[in-house]
Amino acid sequence: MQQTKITIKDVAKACRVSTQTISRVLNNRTDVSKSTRAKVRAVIDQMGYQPNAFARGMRQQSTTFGVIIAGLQHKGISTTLKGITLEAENHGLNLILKELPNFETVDMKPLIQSLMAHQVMGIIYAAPEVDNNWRRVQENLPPHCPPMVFLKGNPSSAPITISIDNYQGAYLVTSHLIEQGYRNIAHISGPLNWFEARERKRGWEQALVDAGRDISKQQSEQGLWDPGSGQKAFERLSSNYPEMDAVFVANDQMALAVLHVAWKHGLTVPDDFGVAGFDGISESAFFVPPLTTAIQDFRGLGALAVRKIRQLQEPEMSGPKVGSDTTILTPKLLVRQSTQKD
Amino acid sequence: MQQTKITIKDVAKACRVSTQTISRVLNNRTDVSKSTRAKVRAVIDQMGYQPNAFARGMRQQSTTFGVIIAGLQHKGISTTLKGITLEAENHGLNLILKELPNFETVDMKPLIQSLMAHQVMGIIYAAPEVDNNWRRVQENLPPHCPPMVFLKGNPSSAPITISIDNYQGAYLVTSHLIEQGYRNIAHISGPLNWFEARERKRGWEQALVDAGRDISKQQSEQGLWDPGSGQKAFERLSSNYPEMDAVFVANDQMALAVLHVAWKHGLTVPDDFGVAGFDGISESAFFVPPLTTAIQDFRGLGALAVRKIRQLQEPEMSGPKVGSDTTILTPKLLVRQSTQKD
DNA sequence: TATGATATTGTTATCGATAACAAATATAAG
DNA sequence: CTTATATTTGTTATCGATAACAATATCATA
Repeated sequence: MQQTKITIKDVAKACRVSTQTISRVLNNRTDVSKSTRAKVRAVIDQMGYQPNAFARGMRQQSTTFGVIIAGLQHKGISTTLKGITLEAENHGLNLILKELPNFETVDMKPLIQSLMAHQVMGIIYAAPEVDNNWRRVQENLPPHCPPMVFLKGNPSSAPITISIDNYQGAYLVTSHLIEQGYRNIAHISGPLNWFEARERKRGWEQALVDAGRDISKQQSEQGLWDPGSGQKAFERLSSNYPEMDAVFVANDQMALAVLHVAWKHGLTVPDDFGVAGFDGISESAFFVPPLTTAIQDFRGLGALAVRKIRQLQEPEMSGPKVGSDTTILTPKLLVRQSTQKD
Repeated sequence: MQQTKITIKDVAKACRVSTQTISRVLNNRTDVSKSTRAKVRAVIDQMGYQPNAFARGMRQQSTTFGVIIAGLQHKGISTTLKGITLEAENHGLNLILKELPNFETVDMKPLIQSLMAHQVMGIIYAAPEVDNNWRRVQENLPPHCPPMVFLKGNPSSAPITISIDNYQGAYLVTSHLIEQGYRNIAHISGPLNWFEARERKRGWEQALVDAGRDISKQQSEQGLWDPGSGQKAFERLSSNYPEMDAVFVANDQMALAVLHVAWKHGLTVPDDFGVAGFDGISESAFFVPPLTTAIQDFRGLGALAVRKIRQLQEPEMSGPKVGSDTTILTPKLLVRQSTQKD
C-alpha cells in the first residue's frame, strides 16, 4: 500500500524535465517558462509531492527554532508558548519543543545538542530563573551553540533577554493598596529562589518604604505558587501578624486560596481586608470577589521572542555585538473589587 | 568568529580515520576496536561535534513526530501537551508543534505538508472536534499522509482515536447531584458544536432519565467555556427556570462564574443550591466553596498518544489493519463541598 | 543573415551521514 | 607455516534537494 515516498525525481520523470527545473518551480524562481511552470505545478499537486525537508535543510538556511520550557501546567508558561506558536506560524517557521522535567535541570547539553542536530536557527529559553540555573545553563552551553533568547529572568544575566518588569508591577499593586487606605500590608511571595518572586517582593518592599511605612513591621511569607501553599502561607500570616489588613499575593492562584480562607473565616473582602494578586489570569475576574491584579502580556512576550530570533538571523545583525540586548515589558495594574474599600 | 560547522569529516581528519569509522562509533556499533572508539569519543567531546540531523534523517527512520493543537490557553490542552512532551522526552523523540489559529481551521494541508516535509513518523491531532472539522480534516488529508492519532473527539469518526468518555463523566456527576437530593438540576453546556459539549449534555440527560426525572422540565443553556459566558448562561437559567436548585456545568471555569453569581445573589452553596463542574482543574479545590467536578487525566491522555505513535512505528503493526483503533479513558468523580448538602 | 543578449533547460558536484561492499589486519586451527 | 575465520578499517554509492556552471533555444537588431 504505502508505496515509497515521492521524490523530486519522480516528479521530474513525470514532467519529462530535469530535477533542477522542478527545484526551480519549487523555489519560485523566475527562469522557468510559464508553460513549464504550470505543468510542473499541476503534476506536483496531482502526485501530492512534498519536498523532503531533510534534503532541503542540508543546503538551505534553517527555518526551525527550538523552545525550551518548564512548567507547562502554569498559565503563564502555556500562554507564552501560545504567543510563540502563533508568531512562528505567521512567519512559516517550525518549532521544536522541549520541556524540562523540573526547574532544577541545568544540564541542557542533551537537549541543546538535539536541537543543534536539527540545525535550529536559535533557541528560546523560556524556563524561569530559579536558584542559579540560568548561570549554570550558560556556563554549560556546548560549543557552537546557536543564539539563545532568555525569557522570564534577570535582564542582565544573559546576553539576550526579554523580561517582564516584576518589580515595577509589584510596586504598582502595592502602591494601589496603600492608596486604598490599607495600613498593614503583608506579602505572600513565590518561592524566593525564583528570580520573579524576589523581584515582586522587592517591589512590595520599595513601595512601602517610599510611602514612609515602617518596613520592619511588615511581614511576608513564602508560598510555592500553588493555591495549597498560598493557603498555608496565609494561615501563618494570620497568626503571626494579626494587625494585617491587606495582602499582596505574588500570583493569582495563591490569591484565590487567600480569598477562600478569608471567606471561611467570615472576613469581608475588601472592607475588612484587601487582597491583590499578580498575573491577570482570566479566571481572576470571577473570583469572589473579583481580584485586583497586575496583568502580564505573556502572549506578547512569546511573540517578541520569536521576532528576536528572526532578527538574529538577519545579516546586518551579525555586526558588532553591543554587549547585552535587553527588552523589558511592564505589567499593567488591573483594579477590581477585592481592593476597593467602599 | 562563528567558524563553519563541524562535520563528521573534521572529526575523521582529527582522528586520522575514515568517516565511516566515526559513523560506527556514533551508532554504537560493535565492529570498532576499543582503542579507536575511545579516541574517537574523546575527539568528539573535545570538538563539541554534533551529527547533523538532516543528513542523518535522509538515511534513517525518523524520530520526530508532529502535534497539531488548538486552544493552548485552555488548561486541558496545555496539560495534554505536557503529557506529550514528557513522554517524548522519555523516549528521545522530537516534537514539532503546530497551533491552529482557531477551531474552525480545517485546511490542514499546509500544516501537514510542513510536517511531512520533516518526515514525521506520525501526527497527534489534539484539536477538539468542533462542528464537522474532523471529518473535513480527514477528507482533506494529502496523499501519503503519515499516520494520525486523534484526541478529544468521537471515538468512531477517525481510524485511530484516544478519547475521554465525556458522556460517562457527565453521567457520574449528574447522578451524584441526584443522590444528594437536588430536584431540579439544570445544565450549562459548552458550545454544542463541540463534540465534547454534546457528550456531556447527553450524559446529563441520560442520568436524569435513568433516575425517572421528567426530562422535558429540565433546562439547559449554552455557554462558550469561558467564565463570562457561564455567567450569562446562568443568569438566563435563573430567570427561565426559577425552580432550579442545582446546576451541572460543563467545565470548571464556567462553574466558577456560577459560584460567583450565586455569591452575589446571596445564595448559599451547597445548601440552597448545588454546583458541579467538569475537568478537575487544580484551582477548583479552592473555589468558594470547593467545587465538585469530574477529573480528567489529560496528562495520561498525552502520554498515551505518544505511545500509540511509537507503536505505529513498529513493524508488526503494519500487519492487517483491523478497522478503527480506539482507546477510551473515563473521568473520575471528585466530590467536594459545592454539592454536599449537609 | 549573422551576432550578441536574453530566456530557458540540463549536467555535475555537493551538503553530511550511512549502507553495502571491499580490503586489510589479526587470530586461531590444522 | 599455511589456510580459514574473525576483527577492524576503508571505499564507493546513495539519500533528496540545490548551487554553480554549461548548454541550448529564442529574439531583436545591425
